[in-house]
Amino acid sequence: MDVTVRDIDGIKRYLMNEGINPSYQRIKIFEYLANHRIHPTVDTIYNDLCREIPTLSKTTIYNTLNLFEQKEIITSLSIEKNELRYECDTRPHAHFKCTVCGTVYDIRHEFPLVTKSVIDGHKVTEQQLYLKGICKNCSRDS
Amino acid sequence: MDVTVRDIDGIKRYLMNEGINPSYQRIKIFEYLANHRIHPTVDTIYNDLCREIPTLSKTTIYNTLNLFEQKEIITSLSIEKNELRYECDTRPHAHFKCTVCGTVYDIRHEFPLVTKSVIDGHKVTEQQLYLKGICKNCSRDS
DNA sequence: GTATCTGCAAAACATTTGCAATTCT
DNA sequence: AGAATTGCAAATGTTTTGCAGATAC
Repeated sequence: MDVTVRDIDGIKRYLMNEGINPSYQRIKIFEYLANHRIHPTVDTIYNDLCREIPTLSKTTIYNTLNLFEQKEIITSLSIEKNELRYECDTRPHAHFKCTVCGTVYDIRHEFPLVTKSVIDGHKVTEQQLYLKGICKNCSRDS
Repeated sequence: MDVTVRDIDGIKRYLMNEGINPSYQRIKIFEYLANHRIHPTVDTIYNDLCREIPTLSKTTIYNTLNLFEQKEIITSLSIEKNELRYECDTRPHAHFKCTVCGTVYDIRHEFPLVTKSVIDGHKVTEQQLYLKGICKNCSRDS
C-alpha cells in the first residue's frame, strides 16, 4: 500500500484481499505503518501503540510483522546492525540513514537500481541500497 | 587490504601502520579474514580459529572486529537480519546472497554504484548494495 | 612496573517458541 | 463449539560489559 491510509475499512479490505485475517491488532499495526513513514523498529511501534492498546504485546507485533513480510505487504530494512526497521512501501527505492540524528530517509530519485535480473550468472529477486552519511538537517546545523 | 596476505610480518606492519597494536590474536583474526573471503560471521571465525588457538574467546573476536571496523580496515555486512558478516575488502562493491545455499558473493561489475556525494541534499559517506536471489550454482542444480 | 589486552562470567537486548487463555464467527 | 489469534513466560541467540588475570614493552 503506497499512499496514506485514512480509513480502517480500507485497511480491512486490503488485508483480506492479501489473504490476511484482519484482526484488531493487525489493522492497528498496519495503520501505524501506513501513517508513520519513519521506518520504525518493533520497539518504536510497541511504545507508540501501547498507549492506544494497553494490552498489546511485543509477541503480537513480531508475529504480525513476520506475517505481513511473508505476505509481502511490508519490507524489513537491516540498514543498521542489530536493528530491524519496517515500512509498508514495497515499491523499489533506496534508503539513507543519517549517522548523526539516526533518521532514515526514503530516496526515490537520483539513485541507481539494478535493472538486470541476472548478474554474474545469479538470478536477482530482491535488492536493497543502503546509504549513510549526514543528512540535510544535520549538515545545516553544524 | 585488498589482496591475499601471505606473511604474518606483512599483516603486522599493516596493522601498526593503521594504529593498531598487532597482538597475536589480532594478527590471526586479520589473517583469517584476508585468507577466507567468505564474509564470515563471528561464529564462523570463532569455530575455525578455535582449532588453532584453543584459548581464543568470542569476546576477543568481537573486540577485535569492532576495533578493526572503527579503524576502517574491515567492513561489516548486515545483508541478512540478525547475522553480521565481515570482510577485509574495503573497496566499494556490492554483495549477492543466495537464498538457497546462503553463500554471499562479491559483485564487482555490472552493478550501479552511487557516484554522487550528495543525494537529496544529504551527504553520502557510505553505501551498501545488497542483492538476493538464487545463485549460479543453485540455479543449475534445480 | 605500568599500560594494554585477553577471556570468563554475567548482563543486556532482540527475537522466537510453547502454550494456555481469549476472541471471533 | 471450533479455529484462529493473542499474550505471557521462558528459551534462544547475539553482542556488550565488568573485571580479574595474563601479557607485552
